[in-house]
Amino acid sequence: MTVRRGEALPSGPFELGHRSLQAGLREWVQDQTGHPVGYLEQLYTFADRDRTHESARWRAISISYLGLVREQAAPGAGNPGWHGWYEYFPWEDHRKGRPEILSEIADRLQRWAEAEPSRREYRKRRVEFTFGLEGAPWNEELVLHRYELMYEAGLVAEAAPGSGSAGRAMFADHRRILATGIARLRAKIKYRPVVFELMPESFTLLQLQRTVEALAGLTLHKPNFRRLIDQQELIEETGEVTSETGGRPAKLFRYRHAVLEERALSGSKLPLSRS
Amino acid sequence: MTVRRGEALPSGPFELGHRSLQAGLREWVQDQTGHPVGYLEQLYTFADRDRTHESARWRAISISYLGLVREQAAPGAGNPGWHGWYEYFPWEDHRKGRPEILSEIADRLQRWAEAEPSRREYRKRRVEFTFGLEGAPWNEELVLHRYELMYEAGLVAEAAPGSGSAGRAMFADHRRILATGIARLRAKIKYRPVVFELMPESFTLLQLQRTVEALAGLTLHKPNFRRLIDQQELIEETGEVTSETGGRPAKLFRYRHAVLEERALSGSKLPLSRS
DNA sequence: CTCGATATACTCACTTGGAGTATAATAGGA
DNA sequence: TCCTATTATACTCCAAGTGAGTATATCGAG
Repeated sequence: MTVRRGEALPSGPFELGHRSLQAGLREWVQDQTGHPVGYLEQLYTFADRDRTHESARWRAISISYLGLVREQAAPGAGNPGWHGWYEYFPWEDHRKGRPEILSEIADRLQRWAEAEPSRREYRKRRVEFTFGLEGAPWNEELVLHRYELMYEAGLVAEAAPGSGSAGRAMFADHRRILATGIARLRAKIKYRPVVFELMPESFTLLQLQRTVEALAGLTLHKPNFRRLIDQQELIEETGEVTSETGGRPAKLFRYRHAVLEERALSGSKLPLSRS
Repeated sequence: MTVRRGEALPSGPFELGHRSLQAGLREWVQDQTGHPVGYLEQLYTFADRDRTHESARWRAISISYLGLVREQAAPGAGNPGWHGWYEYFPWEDHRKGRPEILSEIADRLQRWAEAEPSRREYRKRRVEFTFGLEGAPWNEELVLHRYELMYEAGLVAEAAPGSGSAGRAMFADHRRILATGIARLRAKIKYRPVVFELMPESFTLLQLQRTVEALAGLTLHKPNFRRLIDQQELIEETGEVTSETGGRPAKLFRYRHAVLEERALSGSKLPLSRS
């Protein structure tokens, strides 16, 4: 959920009137986007000089949060609007196989690695590991590592305006914050039932799977996904079915609001499929 | 590593002269404890009104970090000294079985749960889950949850001065920050090779195991621990042995500074032993 | 030389997780 | 009416991972 036509994330100053950081944040997001925020989790606090204004008189400290809401129309004040995050990170979407843009990125990164003789080997291995090249597996959690590496190599507009850049840029370091959020969320869905913060009241198993796939940027193995889900006993049938999905009607499920949200998805990983 | 005779964590204000949050922190810790800090990781940013000064004129924002160093004598300015963290959290050390103090804590928590009729069931389940009662397994990562629950129930001196309290208290909310750090570290050792930040140049496998056990507050299964370690290929033999351990001399190992620190301990959990 | 203590190596059974296949129920078109 | 495409649901298989136990090796002390 963005403001300024997709150029920035909702944000605002922390003021004395705010009861807490979270409370202040909720107010700002509500004002700017018209959305009440449900799930909220602190991400990271930035205060690097080079990432903010160059003034020597004051210093911005940015405290970033990850929030989850259900999609809905949003008549807020700041020109809010929904944007899929792969618009900003097209190389992160592997649901339809390896995206083509990755080849170009890999080429440019490898040229960048070759460019400095002294750190060549280190850079090359870092590129290969981070982007899953040369037989290394693609690790969907390294979103921030990949962005930072591309920033270093001057492949994103925030670092090198004008140069042929990958993905849509954002205001200031908002894209970096977004990368942090995606990375955190991709890691978290593996051991905490946060997906349900994004789901409507009732849903089919495939809808749930498609949501997880959208987050992870990967396709999952259907039978194993189902096995995993009902092992956890986190959802229950509503008793109703829907035929809106085409084909055989699907059972509808709802989230069993677990007594303890802290309850972990005991050591479960995602059931990936390599195909 | 504490200052003020074990009553506080090293801390200091962030100033305009500091290049970054991390750089400022390093300076402060070095000054107060005489220690250079190696590994550093941001923990959490607090700005709750009730946890800081009650003034309406200004507001403290505390940005906490987790740092790891190797033990050594420390002639710093702030009366620095080493303290085992189980001095502050005696209920967290399960290396010699369930600590006795847990029975008392459990009793008092259960009385607290019973005290409020409307939320009784919820509180009881929360206590059982968080402290591993009534057949629920002990989850060593819930350090912060346990501390917060005890805070709520008035079992720690920070919340209720004078009342029979468990563990040694600290200045302001420093014990809460420490709990956050322990929780983070206990979670992290399972998928990142951070233990080696605490180890000397060369060490035996049992020394490594004892270190992990001290962090996790649990005993590990020796053969499985060794199997896990050499699967990861993170360490290599130095070629030397030591007989300082008593019994058969043990081989010495060193950490193979992996080309990429980001390299995960691919999905490894700790080899726990239930005995 | 025996015993206690520590170090190291191997085996076994059970669970988990990736992958594939089979069957059921609907809509739409030949 | 029947066939087919499409989606939903259920079951099996196998290899790798993991908890647990046992056996052997090498030192010091008495």
